[in-house]
Amino acid sequence: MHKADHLKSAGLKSTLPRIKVLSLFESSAQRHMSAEDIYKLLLSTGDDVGLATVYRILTQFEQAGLLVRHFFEGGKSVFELNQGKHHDHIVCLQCGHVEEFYDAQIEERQEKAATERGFSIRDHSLYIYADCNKESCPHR
Amino acid sequence: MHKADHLKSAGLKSTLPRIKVLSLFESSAQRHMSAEDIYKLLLSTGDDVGLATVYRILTQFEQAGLLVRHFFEGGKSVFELNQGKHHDHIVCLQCGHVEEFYDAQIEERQEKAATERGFSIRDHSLYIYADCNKESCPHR
DNA sequence: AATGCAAATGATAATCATTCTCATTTGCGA
DNA sequence: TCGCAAATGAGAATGATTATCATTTGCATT
Repeated sequence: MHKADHLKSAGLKSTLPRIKVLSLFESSAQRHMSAEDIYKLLLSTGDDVGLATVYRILTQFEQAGLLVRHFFEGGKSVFELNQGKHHDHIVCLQCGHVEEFYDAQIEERQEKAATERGFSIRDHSLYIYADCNKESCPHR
Repeated sequence: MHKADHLKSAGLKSTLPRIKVLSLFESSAQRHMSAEDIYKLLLSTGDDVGLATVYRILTQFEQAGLLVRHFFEGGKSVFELNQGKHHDHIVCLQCGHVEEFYDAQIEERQEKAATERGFSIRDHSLYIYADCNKESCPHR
């Protein structure tokens, strides 16, 4: 029962819906999923969890540090497993494919930009929107 | 009537609501405004414009290149006059104060990150969320 | 300046994502 | 096994934005 322990160590009671959502993130092909995505995936496997519960769980997981929330263009929140290391994202505008990257120099310059202006950085988000140019990309 | 010409050269018919919205952006103290902000500002000066019309105009202005749209955290769109030169933003999480900055090195590294992965950049957005630490900041 | 009509507007309904409410169920310690 | 606080589910409510459609307006043409 490592899943239950995983939740408990995050300060969350081990309930069926929470285990299902966590399992989904650990097993799903797509790392980045919205509440709607998760809701529908669970429905499709018969593991019904109410939509409101999905939203609640995602927020709790985010606060517990298990998930990271992203605001991609389009206005909906997207989540991914928190694997500890911060990274930014390149999103394909054609097929939605997401790739992650990390650039120490960019991080550094951001810190500089903020402190130069007297700000204390709390968080930051960098999204590159592009065309992935892959053959697998349905558009083009 | 330079305002009317400004609109016409952008391919937009010169109407009263559009002129009011454009004027507001050119004269307002805050560069970054949401649809709601604009709607209320216009109401307060007696220049009534329907909320739906404000939304329509903002989208049109964005498409015409007169305005730039931003998706700050919180889910609502914020617009600013397009002054030609790209820049990124630091947003104060406490008071909402926004400052702009531009870092050539960051831009460069982004381009690199994308091309290295075979992507063609179309657009990108970088937001730094921070505490502004100013005395004028109501929170703290 | 008066006319005509496509484009624009305004009021309101509709939609989308998300949160809230509250009655019912469940995890888990005593 | 019991009891109860915490969690869940269904659906209502909210906030931002878009769609609908009848009315008004900009503007090119008489």
